[in-house]
Amino acid sequence: MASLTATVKPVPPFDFGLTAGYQTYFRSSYGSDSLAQDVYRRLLDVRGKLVLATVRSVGSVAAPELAVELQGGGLASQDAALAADQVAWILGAHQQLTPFYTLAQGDPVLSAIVERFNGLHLPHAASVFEALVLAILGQQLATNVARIIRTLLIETYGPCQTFQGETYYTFPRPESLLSADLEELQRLKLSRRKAEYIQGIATAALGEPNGLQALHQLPDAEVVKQLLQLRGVGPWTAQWVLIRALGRPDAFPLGDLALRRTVSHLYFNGSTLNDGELEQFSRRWSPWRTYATIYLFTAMRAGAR
DNA sequence: ACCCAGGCATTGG
DNA sequence: CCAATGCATGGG
Repeated sequence: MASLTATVKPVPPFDFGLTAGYQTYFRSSYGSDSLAQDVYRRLLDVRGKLVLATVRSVGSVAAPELAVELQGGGLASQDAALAADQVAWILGAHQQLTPFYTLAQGDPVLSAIVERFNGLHLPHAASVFEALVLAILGQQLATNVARIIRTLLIETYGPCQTFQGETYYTFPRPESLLSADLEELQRLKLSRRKAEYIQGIATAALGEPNGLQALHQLPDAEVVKQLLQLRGVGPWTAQWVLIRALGRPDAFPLGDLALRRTVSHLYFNGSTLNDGELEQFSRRWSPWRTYATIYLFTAMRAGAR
């Protein structure tokens, strides 16, 4: 089993524990991702080869540096380079937070939050397919219920490999989910409708020259227009894909119940806003509404209810 | 036994 | 064009 190392230098400020923790939902294991003893691990699917990435921080928030160990059968140096790029993408290492922090200075609520979570980058899904499936799976479900179903899906259909006695999974490939029976997916506690949606997404991922990854080339409005063609994808999911899969900085998931609650609580003393009012209010954070959303969610998860 | 939770599609007015 | 409803599960 070959093992290679690589270095990733994120754009400061970058808080490794906070960012990897966001990705694993501050749990030791979350589907294909794990974080324990300051070590983040993820099994990657690099052009069909399974590569385990083990990531440690060897720098600081102000001068960040990540040591990435890559293991896999028949691992060539170009595979390792691709894998390291995937790690950088997943951890949002290239994001420039400073302009957003500057904007946040003018917002008393947000300025306190960005100070508290200084260096939190927004993790990305490895693919548009993964982000879409996870978003649909989680629609309208409590996050802990969604986590159970997500884990079932990954451990049932995801490619896996064992390293040093530990088994790791990566996200299922579209082919695997497409060839599953609807009844089989329903046994994983998906509704029949969501099972159908997910197979539709898998079909889209396998189509075209580049499938859903082609969305990376399009502007936000065009991405949303195309995503809304897919059954199971509404405005909330489309915005979530802009955020989690495409790294667009100014998306805003209107209709998100938790977001509405958080904004109502933090800015309006609990009186609830409707979507129109929330959309209007969110303009104060443009062109960084994605980051505002993520930081507000993080504050909420940390207990700002 | 309810009701709700980080939505969406369908249906009926 | 807006309002109501079914869908899945698990926790309160």
